[in-house]
Amino acid sequence: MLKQKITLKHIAKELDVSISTVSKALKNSEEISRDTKEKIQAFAKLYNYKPNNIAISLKNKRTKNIGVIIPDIVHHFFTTVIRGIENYANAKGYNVIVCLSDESFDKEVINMEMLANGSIDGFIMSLSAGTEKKKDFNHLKEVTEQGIPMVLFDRVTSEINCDKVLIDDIQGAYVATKKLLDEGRRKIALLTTEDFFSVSMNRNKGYKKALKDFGLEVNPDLVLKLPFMDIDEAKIEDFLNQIEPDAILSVNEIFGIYGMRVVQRKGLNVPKDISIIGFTDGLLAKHANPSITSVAQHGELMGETAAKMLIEKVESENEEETYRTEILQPTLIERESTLNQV
Amino acid sequence: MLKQKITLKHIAKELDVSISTVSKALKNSEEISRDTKEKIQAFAKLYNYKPNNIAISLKNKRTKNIGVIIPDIVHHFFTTVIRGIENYANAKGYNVIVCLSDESFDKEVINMEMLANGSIDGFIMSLSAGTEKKKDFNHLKEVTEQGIPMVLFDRVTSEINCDKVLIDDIQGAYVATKKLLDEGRRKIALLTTEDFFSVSMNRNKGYKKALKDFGLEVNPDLVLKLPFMDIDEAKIEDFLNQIEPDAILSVNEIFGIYGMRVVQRKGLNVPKDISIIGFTDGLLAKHANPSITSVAQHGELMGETAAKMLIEKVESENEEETYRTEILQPTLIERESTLNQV
DNA sequence: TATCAACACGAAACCGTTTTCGTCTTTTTT
DNA sequence: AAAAAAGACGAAAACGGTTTCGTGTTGATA
Repeated sequence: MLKQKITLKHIAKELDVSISTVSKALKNSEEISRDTKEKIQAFAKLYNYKPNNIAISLKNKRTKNIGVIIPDIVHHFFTTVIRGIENYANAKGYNVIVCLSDESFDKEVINMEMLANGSIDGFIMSLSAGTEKKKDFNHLKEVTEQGIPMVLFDRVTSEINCDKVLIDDIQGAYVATKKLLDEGRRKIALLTTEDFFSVSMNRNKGYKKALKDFGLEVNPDLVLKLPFMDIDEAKIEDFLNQIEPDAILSVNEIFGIYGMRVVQRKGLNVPKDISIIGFTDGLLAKHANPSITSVAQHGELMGETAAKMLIEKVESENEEETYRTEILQPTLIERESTLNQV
Repeated sequence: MLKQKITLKHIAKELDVSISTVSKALKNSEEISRDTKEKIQAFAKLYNYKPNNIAISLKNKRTKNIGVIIPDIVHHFFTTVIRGIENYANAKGYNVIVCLSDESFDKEVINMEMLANGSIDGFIMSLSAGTEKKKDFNHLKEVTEQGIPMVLFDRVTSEINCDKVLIDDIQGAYVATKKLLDEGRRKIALLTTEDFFSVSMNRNKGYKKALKDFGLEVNPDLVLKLPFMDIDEAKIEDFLNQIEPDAILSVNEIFGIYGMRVVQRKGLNVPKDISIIGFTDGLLAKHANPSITSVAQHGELMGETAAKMLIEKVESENEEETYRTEILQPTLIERESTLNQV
């Protein structure tokens, strides 16, 4: 019933020529005569011959696959990055193998090992929370030492020498905070995560810098650090009830949504009584009511950039070890949760 | 600088034995003596030997990769399905290669061809809008005829004989509509997509069936068909202004969000004045204000089921062509956008 | 001591390509 | 007409493993 996949060997036997001749004929080699080429090509087309990718990979030591390891896929930002990677990679003839670390160090290691044994030509990845917490980067080190190209994005580490692409988180938080200050807000709450996330740390920095530049003291009471999973809405509520801020800056999308819910329940009007800005310009921010002003991280561009950097490395002949760090500029998308500038 | 990947050949040469001996020793074969095995295993561990996946794939004609082709990744439902697939597949030692068709027939074909030449052991896919519109399934037919296992999920077609997993969309819409009727709603607007989507058609059926079972006439004026991309909010607004429904059923998440926005802007209270139920229990519905009652499609379970069915086929010896269609039951998640049942 | 297992290992085929290097015709050159 | 040069093709190695089937050495058996 099933049409067996046809190989060079089959064609060779059927047409009574050698395998080498078939291979060359299909590549239109000058070595083979017109007649023979036409005969072979016609036969191949008829039987829908397609070379076996695995065999080619083995021969060329090139798989045309790129491995992507991300902490989570149910997260709009990562999802847009993947789309960017796919866009660029597919256009260049590469497949994308996606692995989820699920924020776990162990899964990240396992996934890397699965892929590092020939399955892929290079890695694009963002560190799991577990890895950032543990600060153990040996699996990355091993891979890069084997000469497998790697691009780190968003959640990166300075411990590893490789290409990186990230957004200017300090600047993003700075601009957002400044926007709130310019509106006249003075009591700006910061909803952030625990310290080990490189991105959160930078966003905290930007927040503080803006306050200082504005001549304001940084009040640690205005900062709430939340675990990134299993958000405790009551905790947010207590916090906001206690400090009664006139603005909220959130280092991600979801904390901002929760914050808005809490203050709306209290009867406050957003943005009249309180302004809200979140990081990550995702669907939640866009479709919330009121829609939330956000710092866009340009995930798709990030993905494309990462893929471009990786494929350049993969396809470059020279082994020179020079690594670039591309820093993307964030954009503040103004929506309904902040006061309109005039 | 870079540690070259070590192969059986290297070990063999270094330890002055044959490649076969090394291979057997590393598989703990009884053929090889204790001493030799220990020596070889120690050496392999020391130099961190890992077999090359590509070579093994070529030999075994098994890649341990499964190909997933979906229309869009920036879509919570597909994202949860991928997570489910990853979960199951990874546990079974499989990698997941994700390709995006971007709702385009051509891209779907290209992606399938890229993967069908040895890169994967089987496909899991959901049809692109382009394919459903064009009703051309030859690329699927070719692949299945080659004996490559395939599982279709959510957006399926009866034209192809293969395993399928979908949710009972008729039932989902039926239950949702019934819930609205039970609340006392009688003028239920349906926000749906153009007809060629198999899922939308079934949801429309469920909606109509519930109305009929309740003794109500189906009023075509209450149904708005929207293109699935580039949503025109003004169109929704006109529609809702004209018919002034007391409930809205949306075949997806986003139309529901838009609908709620429109009626809220009109000053209506959800759910006091109007109830809203949407399909696809995603983040938007969950975090909207009020949160939206939704028909959950259990994407993660769907992904796991699909992966399980596929891997069973891939690993089964017998070539019997029997195909199953697994139908998952949807669940109505009651939230704030509908009236509480007592 | 001749015979025969058991033991421990190696040679070689194979998976499906690509590619280098012959080799045998046929044609061109002198 | 002999030598050189194309022309057209095949053999074989290589990629990195697995596996079947020898084969040479031991020790036990008769």
